[in-house]
Amino acid sequence: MTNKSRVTQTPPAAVEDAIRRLGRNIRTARLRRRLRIEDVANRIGASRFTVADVEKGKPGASMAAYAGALWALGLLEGMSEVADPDRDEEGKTLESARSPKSAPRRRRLDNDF
Amino acid sequence: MTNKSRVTQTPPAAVEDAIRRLGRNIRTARLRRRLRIEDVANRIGASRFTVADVEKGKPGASMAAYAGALWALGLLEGMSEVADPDRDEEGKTLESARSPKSAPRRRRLDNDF
DNA sequence: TGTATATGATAATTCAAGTCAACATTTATT
DNA sequence: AATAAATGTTGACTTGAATTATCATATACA
Repeated sequence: MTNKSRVTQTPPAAVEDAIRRLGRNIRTARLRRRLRIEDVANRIGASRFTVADVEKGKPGASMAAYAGALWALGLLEGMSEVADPDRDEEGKTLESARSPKSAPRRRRLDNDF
Repeated sequence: MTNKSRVTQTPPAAVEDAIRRLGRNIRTARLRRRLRIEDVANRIGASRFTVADVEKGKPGASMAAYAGALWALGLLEGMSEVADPDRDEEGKTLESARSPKSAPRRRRLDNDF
């Protein structure tokens, strides 16, 4: 009922920090390339306000806005490596030689959350 | 007037692909960890539908939803490296030994876009 | 195979993401 | 210092993101 998730409203500090850092990085990359906020906005078909929100690290802004900004700056490749299964050592260790399409059934009361 | 940006509605193919790949990676990481969509959702304070959208690579979903999912899986660090100024060789080359806070002024007609 | 579980799909609802416009402020350059 | 450009700020408006609820389907495991 209470619309808008907790993640967007008040994200965990680590999440908030990570997004802000990404925004700053995008801003730095844009300035280095001597582009205006409006230039980036035009390239991806968004308003300058949205791109400004991205650079501010607004958690609620769409993934497309962030990815679009990265794309406009030629920095999209880096995103594909995030959570790359090949580099997810933790996950590889946990995996037990199969590729299930759904999580295993939990018996009631062993839900750890 | 025409609400919702073009990036979210019909993103460039590269952007769409990158987001979809990220979603798949998140899904893979979750399954490896034997977690349900709902587990991830609970941890970040979102509905299971939102997390499902993230795994589907929905461009319009919030950055917080994506980052939150990564965080819940212990994969957030990778995001901080995206567009890392230290690794942005292209940008470092372009930069000319100063740190401007706004893009340079453009005389009319040299707008290349 | 049976069955409980996980996930997908749909519809209705709510609120903020994204937009535009207008003005204020900061910044770069002459 | 002057000034024109880049960015910030505010407010109003519209649409879709995210929600709940319910039903359907797919999947894992005894």
